Amino acid sequence: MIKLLIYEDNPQLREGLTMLIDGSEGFSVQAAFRNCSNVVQEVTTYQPDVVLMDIDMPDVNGLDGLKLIKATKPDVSVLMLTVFDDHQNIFQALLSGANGYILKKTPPAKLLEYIQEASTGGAPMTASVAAQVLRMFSQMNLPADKDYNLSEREKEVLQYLVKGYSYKMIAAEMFIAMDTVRSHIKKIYEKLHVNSKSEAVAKAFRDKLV
Amino acid sequence: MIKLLIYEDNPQLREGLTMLIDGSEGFSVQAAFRNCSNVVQEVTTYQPDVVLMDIDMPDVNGLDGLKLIKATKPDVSVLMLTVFDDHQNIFQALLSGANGYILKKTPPAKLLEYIQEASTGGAPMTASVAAQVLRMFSQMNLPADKDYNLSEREKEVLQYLVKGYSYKMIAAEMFIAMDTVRSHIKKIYEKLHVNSKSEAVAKAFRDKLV
DNA sequence: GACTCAATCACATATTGATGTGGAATCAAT
DNA sequence: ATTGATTCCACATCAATATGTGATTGAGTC
Repeated sequence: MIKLLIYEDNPQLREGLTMLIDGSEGFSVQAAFRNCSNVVQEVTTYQPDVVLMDIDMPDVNGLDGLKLIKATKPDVSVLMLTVFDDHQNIFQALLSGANGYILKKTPPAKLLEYIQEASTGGAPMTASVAAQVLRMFSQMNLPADKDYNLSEREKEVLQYLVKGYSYKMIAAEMFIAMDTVRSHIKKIYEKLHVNSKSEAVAKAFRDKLV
Repeated sequence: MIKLLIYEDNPQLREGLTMLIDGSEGFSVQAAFRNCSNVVQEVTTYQPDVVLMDIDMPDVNGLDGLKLIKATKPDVSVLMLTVFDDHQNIFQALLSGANGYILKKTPPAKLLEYIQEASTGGAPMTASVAAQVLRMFSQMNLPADKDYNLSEREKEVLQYLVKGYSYKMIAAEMFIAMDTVRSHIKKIYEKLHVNSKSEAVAKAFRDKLV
């Protein structure tokens, strides 16, 4: 038996969901609320397996509700259930640890299936949402994986530069003469095609050499 | 009619998939190959809607195949179909722009449904994979959103520092005296709690001030 | 009106960084 | 055995940066 809590401000939809889910074999809706004002207490009291969470609610919205739940009981599976499938909301929800993100237009049969999935550790997502998630991923800043053929020693020096060490300090750290540090740095500049410390540091970050 | 290409080195599975899919209403398997050696040419020739791509194949593996396809025809939907659901492979595949990631143990009916989804721009994922994707998301390094109360002018100066401009150049760019640049920079150092240009640049990157 | 603060400029000085030129030892590969 | 890359050190010079102290203006606040 999967125990659920529902958060949804629209009375019709709240009732509808409750009836649908509670009326189905293996599902039990413990309670349904119109906002997240007492979400922490409610989750603690009812110990649900899955929470259906609307995003757009008065007072405390669904994203905050999600964060509150995850902060207190991270094992509760939270399914975001909303009409919006825009980037911003999806991203926020997933960053806050949502276990799934499905749209309200999802047909009842699918919805029950999704809840089932969520309760067993899955991550149900409406297809359009999943597609957006993947797009975010591939647009994520990749390691870039440039190389520049820096020698080991040169990489070391670069690390110190990034840390803001002066030539003198680097020399001390590496047990070599300051002039040697200089020549390493000169070589680094050549290889990175830059001509100042700041540019080298910037490039190190951009190309994930650090 | 959804046109497919299949890449799978195991002969039994390759034949099985081909029979299953090609035998289903609305699906047409154009060809099936045992590796990705000629993937670019094949995709160009057959113009498939969806590609089923195994990961672990001899010579050119599925991840490379995926990259090759996405480099030449990014609109082709590529479904990774594999026995592995480990972090590394999933991550690599999604970064390379995979349109879905499903496990070989997926039942036939689901598989067809997934292909259908993929062809219409969806992103089908096995539940366990979706869960991992979400976990990666919530573990992603957030912008951190520190502020440091830099004034507008100070932010400008910092941008130039990151670009590797000298004080003189910044002064010229901003139509102010070099001494003014200096005092801005001094203020920036105070606010960022650093005491050199390199550290300021590094901090700017770390805290996504750039 | 007094006060704060960001932004502006000035002068002085010490430290650090960049550039140039040159040499030398080690080691792997040809 | 020579070449090439890497690592190392030295001396010299000029440019850039850091630090300190101090001052003016204008916008906004109390």
